[in-house]
Amino acid sequence: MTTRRARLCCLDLDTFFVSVERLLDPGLHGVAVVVGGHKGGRGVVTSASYEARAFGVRSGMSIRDASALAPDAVFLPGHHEQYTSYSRRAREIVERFSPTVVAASIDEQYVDFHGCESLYRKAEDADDDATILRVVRTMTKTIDDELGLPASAGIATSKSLAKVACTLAKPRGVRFVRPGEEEAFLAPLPVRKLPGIGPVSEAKLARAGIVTLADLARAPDALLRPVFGAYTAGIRRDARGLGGADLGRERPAFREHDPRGLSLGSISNERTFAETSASDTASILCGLCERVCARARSRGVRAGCVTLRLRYSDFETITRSRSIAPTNVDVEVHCAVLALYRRARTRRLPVRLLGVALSKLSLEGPQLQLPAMDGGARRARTIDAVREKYGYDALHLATTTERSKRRSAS
DNA sequence: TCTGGGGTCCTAGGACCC
DNA sequence: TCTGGGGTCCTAGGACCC
Repeated sequence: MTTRRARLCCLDLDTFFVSVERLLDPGLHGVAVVVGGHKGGRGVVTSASYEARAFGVRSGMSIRDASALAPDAVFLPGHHEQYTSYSRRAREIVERFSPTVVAASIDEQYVDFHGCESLYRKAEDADDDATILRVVRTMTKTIDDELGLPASAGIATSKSLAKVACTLAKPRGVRFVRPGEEEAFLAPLPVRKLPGIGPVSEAKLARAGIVTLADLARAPDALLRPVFGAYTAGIRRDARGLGGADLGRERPAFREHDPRGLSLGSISNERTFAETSASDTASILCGLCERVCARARSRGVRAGCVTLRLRYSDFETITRSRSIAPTNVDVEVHCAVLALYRRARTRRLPVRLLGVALSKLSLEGPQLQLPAMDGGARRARTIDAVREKYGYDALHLATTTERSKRRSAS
């Protein structure tokens, strides 16, 4: 039997968006910063500095609530291109320390150090665990020194546990959970700390008297099955710190292509509106179709299924989807979306959100020469070429531009 | 916690085929 | 014509994550 070693590392950039904003504007250091929108405006908090958290601001909270809690905070809509760029640079640093890195999101990565001990061993290290701990500390310090981004890390025997350890290590901390100490480490924590348990499961568990991870680890299967379904066994393993040591797979958005032949994921775009003017829905849908199709073409995939998402002002949310002949051509997707919209829009209530998603993605295969394409595909490629040169908004389908004209006229 | 936007994965019912 | 069961795909909804 092989002994479990704590060699999986979860690395998370602390208050990532806020940290990047502080690099762009050093005057933001030491003050309460909230990223997600203008003060008092719509939207939700995507990142809050510790100074803002002191007032009770949390990510996911509406900007309006955050404005009430921390009226003197600096509110910023954010610079997403910058976040992407810094995320990539952080990853490049992590890859210097281990070849096995999986990005879980823009600010979170998992690193496998199995087999790296001899590479980094130093005489001063008490044992291999000490070696790995030292290397991870060096790694987070390098990210801070070179990019100016604070980071935290958790090191453990499983992915799930490394994640929990990382959360507890924040900010600017590194937490190492030794093999054998997993269950004791997790036992007193509230169930909500475990990845995969959200507010709904937390409430259901509480009703069954399950509050801590120790409770969860002991709970009979019959109690957990209705809450977690197929996840039951995995959740219980994770609650005892005995989860798997595999890193999971890279999110499709962070993958160049799909070497393992697994699902290519999905591509979606949605918009929530302040005021809902029904006359605009056609052009909004058109714009959404254009966007997802442009992304599909740039990723070299076609969609075999299109989904429309519609949310009424009372928050009732409806999805309608349809399988289609694989395509990434705007007009074909738009046509399917309009049919779905007619099916979905049964109530008179104002609409607050519209979304379009592409799924059942497949690789395009060898690129067709322009003359061999049909009209729609040819037009789409030409539009891509113009946008490549002059920017995304250089060209839109007629329905989309009419709306922006009307808006700028009013 | 009156709630954005990008995703992943699971469930469950019905259609359809053999 | 009726019956049953299994497999698979499609569709809609929902929980969760960052």
